[in-house]
Amino acid sequence: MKSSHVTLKDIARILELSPSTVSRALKDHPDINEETKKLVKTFAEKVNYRPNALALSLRRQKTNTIGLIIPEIVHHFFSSVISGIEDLAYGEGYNVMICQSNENYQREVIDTQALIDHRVDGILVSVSKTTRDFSHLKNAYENGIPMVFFDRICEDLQTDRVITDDLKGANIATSHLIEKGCTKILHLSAPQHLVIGKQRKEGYIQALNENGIEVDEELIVKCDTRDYVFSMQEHLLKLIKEKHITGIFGVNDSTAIAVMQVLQSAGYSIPEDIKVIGFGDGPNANIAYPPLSTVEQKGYETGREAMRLLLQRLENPGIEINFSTKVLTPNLKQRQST
Amino acid sequence: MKSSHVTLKDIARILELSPSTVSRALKDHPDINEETKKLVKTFAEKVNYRPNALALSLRRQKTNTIGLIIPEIVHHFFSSVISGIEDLAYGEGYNVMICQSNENYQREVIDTQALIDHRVDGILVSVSKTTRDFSHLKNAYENGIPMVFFDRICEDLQTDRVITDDLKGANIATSHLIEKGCTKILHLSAPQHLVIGKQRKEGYIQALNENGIEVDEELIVKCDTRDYVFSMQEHLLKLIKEKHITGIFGVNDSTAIAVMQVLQSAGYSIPEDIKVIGFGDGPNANIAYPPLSTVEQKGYETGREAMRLLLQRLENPGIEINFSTKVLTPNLKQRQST
DNA sequence: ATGAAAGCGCTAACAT
DNA sequence: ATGTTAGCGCTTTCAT
Repeated sequence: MKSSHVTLKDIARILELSPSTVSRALKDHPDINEETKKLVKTFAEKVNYRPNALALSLRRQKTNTIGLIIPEIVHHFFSSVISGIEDLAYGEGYNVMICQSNENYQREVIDTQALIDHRVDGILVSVSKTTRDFSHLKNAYENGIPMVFFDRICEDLQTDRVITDDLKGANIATSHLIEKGCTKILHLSAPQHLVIGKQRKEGYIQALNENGIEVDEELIVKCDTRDYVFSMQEHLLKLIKEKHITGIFGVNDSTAIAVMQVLQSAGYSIPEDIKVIGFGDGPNANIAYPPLSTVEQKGYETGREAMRLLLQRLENPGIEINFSTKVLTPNLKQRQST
Repeated sequence: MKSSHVTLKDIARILELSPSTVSRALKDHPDINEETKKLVKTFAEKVNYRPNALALSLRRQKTNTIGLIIPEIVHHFFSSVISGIEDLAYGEGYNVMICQSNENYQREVIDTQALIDHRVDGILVSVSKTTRDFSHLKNAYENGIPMVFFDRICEDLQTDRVITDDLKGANIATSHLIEKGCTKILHLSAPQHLVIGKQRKEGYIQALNENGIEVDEELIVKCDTRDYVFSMQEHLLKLIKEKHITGIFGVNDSTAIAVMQVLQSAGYSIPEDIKVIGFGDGPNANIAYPPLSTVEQKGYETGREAMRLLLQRLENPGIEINFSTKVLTPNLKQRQST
């Protein structure tokens, strides 16, 4: 291991110049002689000189790195978000430091700290499901680090935000079931301390109200993962039978797909006996049998938009810009499950 | 924006001590007076002091960051790898800088450079499909940066490696089809410049040979993505019909699932008419209809093992350890598609 | 046109 | 037990 990184000083010594001259030559400073520039540049190229990003960041007090805190990379929505962020970030010369909270509050706190320690220029964050105390983020925020929340936002903090219009999306999904003739509709919901959980439930309720269908609280069941569905399948099947359910709105695709599988193994046909719709439109929706109707949540756009809002702050330091909330409206993707 | 990071110097000035005393007090240096230690620690706590990771790295000539170059985060296998890496890395005090090459050679080159610029302590890499020239990696390697290749390795470079026994896995998958009575077996294969493409094809051929089935080169079709399957479905269906295919081994799950869908819409029943098996065992395998038989590729273990090998080098700098190749053998996961 | 020196935040060898 | 100094790699002000 001959860990040999060439430094400015090395070049200066060999070329018998001062570090400052080398530095200036490399960045085409007008004061420097053309000959010298050529000499330095050629040599730097030859020895494969690369400035030390750490030293640069320390000096400039700017890392050109932005931090990203994301619940789970495995979810298609979130990995699309990452792509949206990266595509924009790289173009503008920023690196992205990705931290996966794994839906774990403790980890999120550590991640936030790590990002601060590395002096990232800004933070993009979607909070974990288990986070109820936001002081770690509030802390970073009050420390002056520009932040943009996306998807799972923190309502207490006045920041830029990018969200999906979950209420509208849920309304679209539920209304679609109603149009297809369903009146007894089950909603598999996410925890109510999450904005998305609350909003999607509200959208469901709103659609029922708009169509003169009475809301039955028993038809709103907290169940938001594939595993969760299987672990409570007895209860669900019982409920579906007793309440004569004909439509199900799952708070996300994997929950909807899991419930289809539970229904099928209990002998129900989809969409004939029961219609099912999800939320998100990940790749699974197409693969499911039957292909799942759902509303499309725009991951890539979410990431891009969040990065755009952050860049706007970073490129205009000191200038006060009003915080904005970008709302992305999901579209209905009808397939064969409804 | 009151970007106020408290520094050691700030603390020293306020407490009327020297920076070195503060530094030592904070890390419980034996020379420092208990009183002073308490004073410093209490104050540091109060003002929420956090050492600047950049300065530390620059000073120590060690970033405690490892770089990861990965083709596509959206793939379940790769995101599992990330989890395996992170779980181990965090425990040992390392951060992971994730770069997504998007299967793009140019991007991979840039990513490698960015990691070098940031002076990562080591690099974990799985090369992109489009990479045929490895000089960017060779370069980093010769610069003395410890590297571990996983899954998609570079055969030219003598390094630690973690690979799936693709040959054995493919043999297991193909043999399983043969056991189930298939003799005319189609293989949807990956590009042959990729080790995994070559190995999985070899395993397929090996299984045929072992069972006295003649290899027909026309039954090996380059087709390794979902989109690819749909774009060439005419050709595939024609081939399947003409050659009386009864079994298909897809080089990965999504290809296998896509071909099942193509077959079904052409009127075939699975597994009655044609049996299909994949490779990888991502979450889609369970969701597919019928649930896909496949061989299980161990993403989490791959990541963990790669990180373990890297840590071994990092923790023993200067000590020469023979390079090792860790081979993970996939297991058959039989479901309803065979 | 080039160099010397200071400093970004931190640590450690060397005083005292 | 504490302080002084130098230096990690770089830039930039201020000489010359």
